[in-house]
Amino acid sequence: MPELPEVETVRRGLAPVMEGARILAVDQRRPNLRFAFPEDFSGRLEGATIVRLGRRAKYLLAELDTGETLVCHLGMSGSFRIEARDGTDLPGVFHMPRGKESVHDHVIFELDGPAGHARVLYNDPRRFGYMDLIATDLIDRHPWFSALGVEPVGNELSAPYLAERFRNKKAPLKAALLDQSIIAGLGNIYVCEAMWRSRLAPKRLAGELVTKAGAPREKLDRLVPAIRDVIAEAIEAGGSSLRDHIQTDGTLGYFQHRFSVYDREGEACKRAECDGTVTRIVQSGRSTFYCPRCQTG
DNA sequence: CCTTGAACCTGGGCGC
DNA sequence: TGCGCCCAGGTTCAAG
Repeated sequence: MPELPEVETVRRGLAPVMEGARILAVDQRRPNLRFAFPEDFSGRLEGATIVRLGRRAKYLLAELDTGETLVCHLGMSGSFRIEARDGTDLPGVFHMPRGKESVHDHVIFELDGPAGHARVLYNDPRRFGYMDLIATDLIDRHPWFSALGVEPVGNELSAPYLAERFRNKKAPLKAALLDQSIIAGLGNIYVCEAMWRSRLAPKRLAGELVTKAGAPREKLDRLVPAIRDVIAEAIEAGGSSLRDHIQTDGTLGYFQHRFSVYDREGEACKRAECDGTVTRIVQSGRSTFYCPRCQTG
């Protein structure tokens, strides 16, 4: 499911009930998701207090007062929802119909926090998500994190940085932008959208956005703000809600209505002066949506 | 290095 | 109504 804006939306929704909350109980309903849960998963969580709920790339990080951090990745179909004491869902973060049990509720956290008693449920039909407990001071050296690139929103993402990373790179731009070790948190939707915004061709080789001397070309200067803006706007909109993740209360996740190319195969290009048609191709086994008429840079 | 294809899973949509 | 096929927001691994 989730690219950075969706994970950030989940973080913001969970933070009010999780930050400062004590974990009363953890119901781990199966031995594994994508990977096996760590040894004594519930035992290491129960009794701990969540100091802070953070995010790095597409990872959710619940820092505990035990020196460990609960690390969650939502894979393709993972979601969290919050149930209040009376069993009804709170508005905010959920994708399931209100109050409905699911065989895909794999982990349930019982919390006692500033907002009172609440249950936080992790649901993941495809089980591509995963969780682990990692010593907080070792996270940066953990294999999942040590190679991650820069966050797309912030000062670290700059044309000179991308020029350095793209220089002499033979991979298509699409593949380079999905590479988490260059920019961390972009996924298929926002890569397509950023390339459309900057009028860049998905098949263009990443190295072609850089001069022989290693300086950013004008194409790269266009790309950087396109990435930053699309991610910032998507976070502002509460991310995108697709397919089984359609919001039921309409308060979150409406960026899908602002897609310019993603999932719009055969429809008209939205650029004012352009009469092109959005086309779908497959690159590295994944759909790329773009307008061949105006994305020629 | 780079690319492709497959693997991990379940479910929705579509054509017949 | 059912079946088979294709597709899906991610990551990782093998093989060419």
